[in-house]
Amino acid sequence: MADPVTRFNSIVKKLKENDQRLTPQRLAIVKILAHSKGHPSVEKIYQLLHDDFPTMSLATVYKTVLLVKNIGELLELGFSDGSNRYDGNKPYPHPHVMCIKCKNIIDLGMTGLEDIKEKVAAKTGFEIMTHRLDFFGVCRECLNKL
Amino acid sequence: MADPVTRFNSIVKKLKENDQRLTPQRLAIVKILAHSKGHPSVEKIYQLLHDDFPTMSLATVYKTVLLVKNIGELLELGFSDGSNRYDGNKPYPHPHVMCIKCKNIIDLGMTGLEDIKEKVAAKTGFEIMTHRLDFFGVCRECLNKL
DNA sequence: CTTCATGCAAAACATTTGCAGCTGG
DNA sequence: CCAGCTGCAAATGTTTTGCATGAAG
Repeated sequence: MADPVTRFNSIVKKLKENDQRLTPQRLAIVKILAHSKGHPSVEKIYQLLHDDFPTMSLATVYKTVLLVKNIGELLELGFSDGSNRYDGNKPYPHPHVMCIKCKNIIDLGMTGLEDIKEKVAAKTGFEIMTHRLDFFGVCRECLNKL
Repeated sequence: MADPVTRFNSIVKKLKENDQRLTPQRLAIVKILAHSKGHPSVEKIYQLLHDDFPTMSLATVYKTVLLVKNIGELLELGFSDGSNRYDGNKPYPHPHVMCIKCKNIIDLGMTGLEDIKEKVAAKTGFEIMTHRLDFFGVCRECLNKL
C-alpha cells in the first residue's frame, strides 16, 4: 500500500496543475480516496464525511470522484450489481479480492499481467489500454461467522 | 465457442429441471443467450426480439435473464458505467477483451487462472468462488477508422 | 383448471444535471 | 472580485416491482 499522505499530496498537486479549486470538501474527499481503506463507495465517502460536513451533498461527492477519476488519479471498480467502488491509493490496474458477504475489497500484490497483455494484443489485434482482474469469495472473518 | 444449439438445449433442460415454464418469449431469449454473439445487453436482446414479439416488454427480458443467471447458466459481466452484458454460451468465468469504441466483447481462449486462484486463496485466507479477467482496448476495425 | 408468466405502468435506485448563492484564489 | 464550486432539487436512465390478464402444463 502506498503512503496515504504521499498519495494525498500527489492528487492535490495534480488538481492544482489542472486549475481545480481546493475546497475543504474536495480535500476531505481526496483524503479518503488517498487512503481508500476497504475501497469505499460514493455512499460510504458521503457517510464518513457527514459528521465534519453535515450539509455536504451526495452530488458533491459524485462530482469530486468523477473529477479525480478524470485526472487519472482514481481507479473505478464497477460491479455487476451496479455498485462502484474506488481506489485512489493505487490508481492503476491491479488485482483485487472482494468478499461477497461483507463486501470488503483488498488488494493483491501480483504482477505478470503485463506479459499477458502483450499476448492478448498480438492474438486479437487490439490495442490494449487497461485491464481488470478480480477474485470473489468469502473472507476469513465471514467464513468464521458461518 | 460452444455449439449454440447444444447450449440452447442445456439451458432449456435446466429450466425444465427447475420447474420453469417454457414460454415462447423465454425460448427466444434463451436462444439469443445460447449464442451470445458479441455478448448482448438486455436492451440488445429486447431489440433483437422486437420484430418477432412486438408486445414483449423489457421487464420480461430482465426477468428471464435473471432466471437463467440464477440457475447458473448465464455469466453476467457488469461494467463501471453500469452496463451489463451477458454470456450464456460459456457461463463460467473466462477472460474477455472489450473494445471501448464499438463495445464489442470477444472471448479469450486462456487458461492458467485456476492455479492463481489457489495461490490467492492460500495468501488471503479467502475461499474463492469465482473470478473475472477483462482487457480493455480498441479493436482492429476501430483502429482503422481513426 | 390452477399456477405462474407476461406486459403494462408505477416504483425504486443510483447517478447526473440545472441553477441560485457562496467562496477560493 | 468573479469563475467555478456547493447544495438542493429535479431530471435521467436503468432495473425492479405490483398486479390484472392470459397462457402453460
